[in-house]
Amino acid sequence: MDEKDLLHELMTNTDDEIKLTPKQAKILQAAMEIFAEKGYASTSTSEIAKRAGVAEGTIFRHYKTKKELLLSIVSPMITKFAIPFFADHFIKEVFEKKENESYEELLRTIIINRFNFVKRNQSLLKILLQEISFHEELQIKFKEIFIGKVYPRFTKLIKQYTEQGEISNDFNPNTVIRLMMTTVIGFIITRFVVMPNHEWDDEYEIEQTIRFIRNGLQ
Amino acid sequence: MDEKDLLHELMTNTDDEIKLTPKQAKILQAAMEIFAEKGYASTSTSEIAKRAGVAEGTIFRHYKTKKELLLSIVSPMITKFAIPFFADHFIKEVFEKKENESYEELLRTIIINRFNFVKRNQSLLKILLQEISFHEELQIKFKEIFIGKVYPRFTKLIKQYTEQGEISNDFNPNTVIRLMMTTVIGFIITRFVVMPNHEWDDEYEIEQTIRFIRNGLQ
Amino acid sequence: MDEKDLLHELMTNTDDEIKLTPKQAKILQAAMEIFAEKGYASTSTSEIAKRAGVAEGTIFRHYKTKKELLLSIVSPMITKFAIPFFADHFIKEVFEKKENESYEELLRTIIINRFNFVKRNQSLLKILLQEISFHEELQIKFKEIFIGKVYPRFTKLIKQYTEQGEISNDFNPNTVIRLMMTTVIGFIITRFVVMPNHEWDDEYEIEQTIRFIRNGLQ
Amino acid sequence: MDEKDLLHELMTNTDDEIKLTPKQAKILQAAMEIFAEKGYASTSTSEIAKRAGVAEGTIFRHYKTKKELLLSIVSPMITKFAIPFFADHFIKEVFEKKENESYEELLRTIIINRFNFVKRNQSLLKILLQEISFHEELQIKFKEIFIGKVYPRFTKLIKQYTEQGEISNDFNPNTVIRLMMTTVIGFIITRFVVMPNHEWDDEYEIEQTIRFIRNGLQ
DNA sequence: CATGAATGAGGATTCATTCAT
DNA sequence: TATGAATGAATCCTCATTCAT
Repeated sequence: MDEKDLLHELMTNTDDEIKLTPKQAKILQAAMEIFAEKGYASTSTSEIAKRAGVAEGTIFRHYKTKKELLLSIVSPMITKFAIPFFADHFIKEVFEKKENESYEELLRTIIINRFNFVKRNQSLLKILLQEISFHEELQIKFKEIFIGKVYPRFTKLIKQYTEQGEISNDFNPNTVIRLMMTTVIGFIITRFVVMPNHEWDDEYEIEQTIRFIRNGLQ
Repeated sequence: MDEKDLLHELMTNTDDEIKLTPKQAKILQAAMEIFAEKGYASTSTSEIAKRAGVAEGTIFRHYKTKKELLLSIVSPMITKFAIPFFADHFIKEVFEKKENESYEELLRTIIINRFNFVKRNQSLLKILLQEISFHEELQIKFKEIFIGKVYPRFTKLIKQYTEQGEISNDFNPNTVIRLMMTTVIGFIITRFVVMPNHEWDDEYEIEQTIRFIRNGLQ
Repeated sequence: MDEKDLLHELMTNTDDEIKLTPKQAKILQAAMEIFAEKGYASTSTSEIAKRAGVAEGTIFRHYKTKKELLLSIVSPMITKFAIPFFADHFIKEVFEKKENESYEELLRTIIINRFNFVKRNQSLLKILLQEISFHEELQIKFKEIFIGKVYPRFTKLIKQYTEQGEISNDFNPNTVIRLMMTTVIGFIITRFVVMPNHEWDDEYEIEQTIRFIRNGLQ
Repeated sequence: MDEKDLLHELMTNTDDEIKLTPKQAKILQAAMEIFAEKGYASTSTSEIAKRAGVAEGTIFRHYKTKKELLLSIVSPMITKFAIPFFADHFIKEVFEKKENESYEELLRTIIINRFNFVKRNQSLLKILLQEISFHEELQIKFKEIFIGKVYPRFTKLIKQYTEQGEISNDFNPNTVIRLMMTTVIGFIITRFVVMPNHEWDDEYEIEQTIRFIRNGLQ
């Protein structure tokens, strides 16, 4: 699972969804690259067409507007990023190994899993971060996913681990979620967006991050 | 110190620096608001002029280009945000109370101080976060300040506290800095950018954040 | 040859070169007219678009900048005006009749030929004269053609006629060229630019001009 | 007479005309320079003000419009250039030496005199040539001077020399005037506008030009 | 008399989108 | 289906001119 980047995935999903045509794929790929480089508003459809090797009109045959093109790139990213946190079949897949895993092990699995996901989709993360402030549709989708699905599941988990004494009950569960998520997401953003060219010892940083969270919440 | 927002500060500096004219102030204020709302690239100079109540030409009399307007808004933000971390006279002002302060107390002072700074300059932070990816000038300034000034000072402090045993020496100092900063900045961004309308118990969150960092680094 | 004006020529070249589209032709025609009337700098692209009956954007689809539009109008004029003076196949065409023509006859052929050329391209000449001072590209092209191609050929001819005794060898060849050219070009400019509305007896003026040069150089 | 350039002359005329203030002189000087370099339409009043070292408003205190500034620079040029050809007291001054001068000597005096005039006022000539097509006021003034004053005088002179046999009466007097003027003016323009940087042997060229005209008209 | 900030109309150019082929 | 020429509104910016100081 998850060995392909999102775009590649979109192209080859054959379950019963519609495959992307090769031209569509090229358009999405080109748009993604340029959006990440210069931002949505500063990217012209003509530039996308040129990089994709299609006529400008072709873009609008597949996507009614430039904005629809953006959304069809970024929307799936929101879902896919959050899926392991709420979709049962994914959760099982991710966490299949042990039943009563320690929460440190859970944390490790999550971090490594999402780390690799972002590694494969760095451009998408950049675009998501940059554009979410300006497009209500993205904000709505984000809230739907996070508040509606991820958050309740997390709350349950946190409470469970608090009861088991692995997390200090001095902390409000919401605060725990906040601290965990900013630490994990902050790490990933630092690693892939802020300083992608720094020489990172990924394994080391991941382990220290886990330790920091584990100790921090005690 | 720091009771005014950056804009107000720029306008009233009277030491012997140049004050902003009222029109200039209105332009900056308007630009800041709209940039924060819709992003730099999606903001038109005519809209800025309208909101500022000046003619469009007036903007270009004060700022040669739209980009210069952006930079004159965002550049000071970078410096001002970082100043307490490197300018001696600020450091003394901020940390004057005790000589051999515990690092928890230091952390508290820093967080509260920067928390209040951002509280007064939320729009500027939004703009900075959104635009820094797209404007090399901002990246350069950022590196200059953070790598050149803040980072060395932090490294020294971290090493000192590590020697004193307050921070575990299992951690690489760079990793310590990373974990501290993402936690603090992550908190501030969550508080003011991601969920500004959530009902926050600021004092509580600050204390828990401090505790999280203190424990996390042990 | 040369019965069409330059614009018409550009439009109908079918050898295997690219034809101008009708819209492009209309744009060129309109631009040429207005540039000649009011000068390049005082002509707005919106006015050109209006006269050409196209949208303003259409101009920029065909010519990246206003200046490129100017150059694509004026540049060919430089070459075409000078071509009979250096391109062998033109020279033959122009001077085919007699082998050892007297230089008076040569002069007559040249004057009549260029006279008719300018008659068909009066606007272009006006634009060329007005704009060449301000656009380096035109000056470079001009030097390339005149110094590189026309001048050497002329020098050879002059020397030849001087040896044959038809031109006094009291004159420096450069001075001969200068006197001939200012007289011919001066006539053409007076005829078509300075006083185009005067009632001219063209044949008479041409003959007198030839006589003036012939006698003048003896 | 005529040792100063036009501008200097305008500044110091004290007969009973109004002197230019120093600021006015600086404005005229600056305007003249930049108009010659880049053309009237491409010159901004702010640039003139900067080069003149005055405020932009000051220009408009002295010249109601930018165009008035142009005219006050170029208009006198037309008159001054033509004056020796029609103003009695100048004619006497110029031609004082001999009563029944040969027309070759007359030609020499005129050419040298106007040559030196233009030498001192090259920028003005450039501006005049470039702008006369676009400003009716200049054309009117030109016609007034040339058709009204210079032309009749010239006609008389030509007729006189034709009667004396110095000019062949095969030539129509108008044609004679045309040939003489294009040769003289063509020389001056070539010398000062087309190839000002060429190494000229002025005396030689003047003598050859005179010879060319004298022989040409026989 | 001189200044220069302010104006707003107008300029060249870009761009998302449409539509005939 | 794919194209790309055409569009015209919108953009950033310039500039001659005005006017309060």
